[in-house]
Amino acid sequence: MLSSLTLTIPENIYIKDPQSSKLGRRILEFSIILIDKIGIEGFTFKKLALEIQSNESSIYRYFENKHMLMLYLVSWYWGWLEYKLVFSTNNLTDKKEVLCRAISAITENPKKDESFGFIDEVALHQIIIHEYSKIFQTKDVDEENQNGYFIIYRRLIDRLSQLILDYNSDFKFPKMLANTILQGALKHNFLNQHFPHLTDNNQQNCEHIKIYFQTLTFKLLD
Amino acid sequence: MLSSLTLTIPENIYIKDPQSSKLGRRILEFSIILIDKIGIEGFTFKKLALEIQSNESSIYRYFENKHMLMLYLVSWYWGWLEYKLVFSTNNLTDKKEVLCRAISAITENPKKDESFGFIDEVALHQIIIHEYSKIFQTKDVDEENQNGYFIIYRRLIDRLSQLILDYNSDFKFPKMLANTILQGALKHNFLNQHFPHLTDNNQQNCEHIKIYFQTLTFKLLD
DNA sequence: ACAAAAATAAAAGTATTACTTTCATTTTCA
DNA sequence: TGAAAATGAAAGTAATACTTTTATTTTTGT
Repeated sequence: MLSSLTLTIPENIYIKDPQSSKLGRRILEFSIILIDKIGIEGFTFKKLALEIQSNESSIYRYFENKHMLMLYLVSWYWGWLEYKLVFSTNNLTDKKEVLCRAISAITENPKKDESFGFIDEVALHQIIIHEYSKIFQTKDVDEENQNGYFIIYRRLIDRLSQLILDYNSDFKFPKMLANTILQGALKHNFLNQHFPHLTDNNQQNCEHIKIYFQTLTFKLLD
Repeated sequence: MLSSLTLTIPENIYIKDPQSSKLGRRILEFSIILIDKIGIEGFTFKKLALEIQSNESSIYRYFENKHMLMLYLVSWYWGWLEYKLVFSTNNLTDKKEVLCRAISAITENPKKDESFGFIDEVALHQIIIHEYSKIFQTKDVDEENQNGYFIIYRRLIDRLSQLILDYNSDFKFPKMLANTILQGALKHNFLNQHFPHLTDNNQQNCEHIKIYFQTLTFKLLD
């Protein structure tokens, strides 16, 4: 992966661009580690400030509140998935292979060493698995959607559903299937970690999630 | 529906059984209406007390906190779905029809008039659509799972995955498919309400969700 | 019908959270 | 080097999520 690449996040999500300063990057880097450790409920800007030897009020100069910080991290994650999807299907012509690899890119878990700058993707992936629903399941969804906070997710759905249509243009539910794969992969990771008896997994890894969604997709489309 | 039926909720979820007293039933009835109106984040026992002309401290004698109340409501919802599922497939012999109707029971939205006692199922369904993830996506999942708080959901998954296996005993992912249907139906309802451009729906109702999951299931299993 | 027990209500108190404000200090960079 | 911008320290505020105490009402057994 190209470590000099930067993902662009909608401007109105932050007050000051955290990728533009050292403190900002420390906020991103350590908020991921801290939220992964103690969960979004227990996480406060005060604790984060302590962790990075900075100050509560300084963090508030980057993000309005922890919800906006989470929105930033979630957008970053979707942007990163989009990048992985595009990168892994680039230059391929066979439509089945493209779709198959796209599903792999989405459902495979990040590895420790494929780090993208100062972001710990493994920890971020864990955060998304555990917290992503809370981000849009609020009373303010509609307003936040109007503000364009979820635009990267939308782009990802559009892209994946287009690959689905490229493969089978008669299929009636391309966007629903795209959502099923993207959100389902996260959900099944969660089940795998906390409710193993609610899954059909008998190995340690999450290979079965990839297989499941590939099987489902091609059974549906073929 | 039999209006004298009562759903049994695990005892350790509540301090005092809310179905056992008038105040308790008012707590359930109006918490559903209030949470639906203002969302779980804005909901407090103080506001609920005001609504039902009772007192904050009295509500705390029924539930330890609002999280436990939500756990109660979610359990009630899963229990109710289980009841609908069993009721709608009772006495049928054809396995395809059983599975098909089971999916209908799960993915069809409740109607105003099929009220079960003092519970407003339409409002409860809305709450579940908007809040159900928050209930188990916490740092305490594992502990709460140990306490048996999610037992009704487990029973529902077991039941649905058994119907899937009854129809096709070779299928390798019955539990994952059961989860996909149950949680996916809720998720797609949410998308339909707040992100219509992320769905493939061109009508007002949610028929397409049922059709989608039935198509998906039988394409996978046939 | 009545006393004891249980349930409920009212009010006040506490610790924490999620910020905001003000002002001082440090860093940046033109 | 000096002005502007960024950061830090500390104190303040309103709301939340409870807990506690005490008073009042309701229920229940006899």
